[in-house]
Amino acid sequence: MATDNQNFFERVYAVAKQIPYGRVTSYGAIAKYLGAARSARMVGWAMNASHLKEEIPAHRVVNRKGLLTGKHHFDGTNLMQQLLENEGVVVINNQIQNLETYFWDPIEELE
DNA sequence: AGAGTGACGGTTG
DNA sequence: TCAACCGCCACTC
Repeated sequence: MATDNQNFFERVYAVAKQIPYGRVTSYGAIAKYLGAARSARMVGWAMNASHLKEEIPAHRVVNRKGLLTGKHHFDGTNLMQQLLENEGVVVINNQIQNLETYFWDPIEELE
């Protein structure tokens, strides 16, 4: 194990932790920032393991359509939506409204 | 070794 | 935006 994949996990976590309050980003954006734009799935996969780390605001990470595809992985059924709404993000039917308004791109913000 | 799976994304129609 | 298809990479059986 101690391979690069572990490093990959840490990179994803590092970016996820930097997501500001009330902001959201997409798996592809993180993947691209990490230099693995073709592996957006790997970001989701890494996020799946992130549930072990409470410090990872995975609820702020959605797919490019702003759809809460990962809400199924949370404890409740609409926990993810509740968390986002709690941060001021309008979510209807598992979909973020005005996504571009809340969207946070690590490439532009961090770079 | 081969096949199936997945918190995705881009392209095409 | 939606539907369908493909590519991508790591994991599991």
